Amino acid sequence: MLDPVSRVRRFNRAVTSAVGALDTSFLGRGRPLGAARVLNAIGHGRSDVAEIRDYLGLDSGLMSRLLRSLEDEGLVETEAHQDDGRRRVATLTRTGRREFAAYEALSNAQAEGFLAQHSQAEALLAAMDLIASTLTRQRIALVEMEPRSNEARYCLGEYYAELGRRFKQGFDVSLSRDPDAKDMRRPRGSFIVAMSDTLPIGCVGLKGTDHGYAEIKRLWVAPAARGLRLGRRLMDAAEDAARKLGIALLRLDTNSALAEAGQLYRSTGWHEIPRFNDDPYPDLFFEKRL
Amino acid sequence: MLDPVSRVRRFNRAVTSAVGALDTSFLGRGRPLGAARVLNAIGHGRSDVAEIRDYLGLDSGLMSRLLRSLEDEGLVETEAHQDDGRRRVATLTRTGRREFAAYEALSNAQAEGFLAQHSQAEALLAAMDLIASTLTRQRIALVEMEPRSNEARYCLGEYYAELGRRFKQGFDVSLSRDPDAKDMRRPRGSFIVAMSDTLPIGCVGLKGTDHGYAEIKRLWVAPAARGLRLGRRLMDAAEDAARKLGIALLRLDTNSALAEAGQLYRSTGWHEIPRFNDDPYPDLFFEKRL
DNA sequence: CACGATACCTGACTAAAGTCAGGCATCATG
DNA sequence: CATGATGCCTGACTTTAGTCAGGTATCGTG
Repeated sequence: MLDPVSRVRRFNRAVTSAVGALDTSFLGRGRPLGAARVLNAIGHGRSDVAEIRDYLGLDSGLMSRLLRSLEDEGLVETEAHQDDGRRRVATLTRTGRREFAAYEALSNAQAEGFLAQHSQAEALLAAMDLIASTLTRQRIALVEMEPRSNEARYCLGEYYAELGRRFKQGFDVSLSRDPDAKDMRRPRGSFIVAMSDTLPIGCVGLKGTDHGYAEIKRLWVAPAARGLRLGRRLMDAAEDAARKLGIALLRLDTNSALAEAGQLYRSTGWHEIPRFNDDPYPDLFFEKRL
Repeated sequence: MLDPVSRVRRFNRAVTSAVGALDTSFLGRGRPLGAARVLNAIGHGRSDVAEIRDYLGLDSGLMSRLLRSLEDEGLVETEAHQDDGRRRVATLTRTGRREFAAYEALSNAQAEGFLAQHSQAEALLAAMDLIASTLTRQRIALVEMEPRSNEARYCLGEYYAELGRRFKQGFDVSLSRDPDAKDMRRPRGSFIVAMSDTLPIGCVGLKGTDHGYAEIKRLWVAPAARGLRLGRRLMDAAEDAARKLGIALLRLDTNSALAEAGQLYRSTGWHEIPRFNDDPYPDLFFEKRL
């Protein structure tokens, strides 16, 4: 009764029998599912028709008809794309925005209702994050981002908080060598964020220096995304970025308290070198030639 | 981007867009979803036509047609109910059982594949258990069971294992006063298991004594079911059982390391009393008059 | 500016799911 | 044993989703 497979299948049963209950917000407003999905996709900022079609996995003919029906309802308007007259762009009308808001309210109410069932909401949320990340694993996108963007700053904040928890002496950014944003921006470096849907779940920085090498900084993977080998993917992406920038030598520093990171480095071609900076936190130093 | 509601909604999106992927076993054998669901319901032991209809939420006309199509395929046979000629009972033919086994194999393979995606399967499973329990919360059944049943023994095993982890000195059943099974069986006592679907997720024992009171023993809630206020439900059920057996006074012993249990007792009408036994593990003793 | 590629649209079709009214045995009850 | 209720079945219908083969306007390229 308790082998892993039957546990997974129990979860599947629970979820499939509850998908209705999980998110019936697409129903309940007298509109077929397909049309509701398109309306909500537009409401969430997807305007390009091809993009919506792709996101929802719809046939081009079907997509066309769904758009027409939303237009007939007066919820959506389409116009030609600015740069390319073949492409079409859909936007919500005023009525459409109202209708979208109604869907959002329904969906939020439902989510709150679900959370209220449980007295330890944080544990429930963590479990949901973990499963969502696993399910959408194929769709985790590594995106180069401005190091001062909201997403990047969120990741860094979580990263610092985690160091604070894991280092015996805590962690104070101001004591560490906080990399300058411009060193993690082209052409000197790069900053890459792993996005699952709209949620940042990991990051890595490539920091240019003037000493003939670049440094890997701020490698972080959200707790809910651990086990998906995302750290490795982020490192690969950082190395790719370095190659593209013509960087031949990489260095990084880390702390032996972060065991899984050290293990990752060792297993991917990095080798330990002597200390190469005076940052107080790291006690392990690595190098890799590309 | 990180408020609880949007995390729940992210989970919903991930799950709904993956339900297909979660369990496509219903597809892939060249049979429409409806027919496959009926076949699998019968395979899982639901034979009464009305029961299947109810379980799957089908219209009686549609159900009839689906059954006919399965009969035409030679997978299912129906006959009149023994006691009521109006009702019909469906059973799988030999071919039907083979086909059902194929669906089961697909479903198992898919579950295994999903687990393989993740390098920390245990964390993933724990998260799935937690969510499945929350989703099926309304359907958690408290069932009086034989204390030597598989379900009861599984719960007790988990309970002892948890005590071993939480007591500094560990836990050895043989040193504790292990209640005799016959004391937790009518008419002297009771043993109640909380079942979610087919999974035991909690238990409590009511142990009769010859000293004018009964004891509450072995209150346990699976980690995946914590936060659902199941401990309270189990205690209520145990007290109900005691009342029905004419027991007017309850006692229990516990350990201060189990803080949440102590809190539960204090908040539900129990009050602390002096030690009433010489068991080495407990250090807190409670009594409640019914 | 010819030409193939691209983005979207339309018409014609199918499959699946579901609804509804009515019909026929069978059952429980007075 | 007449009568209404129950359980299932059948026929006729609708809605939704989806497929596929063209068709038209626009784009990028030589």
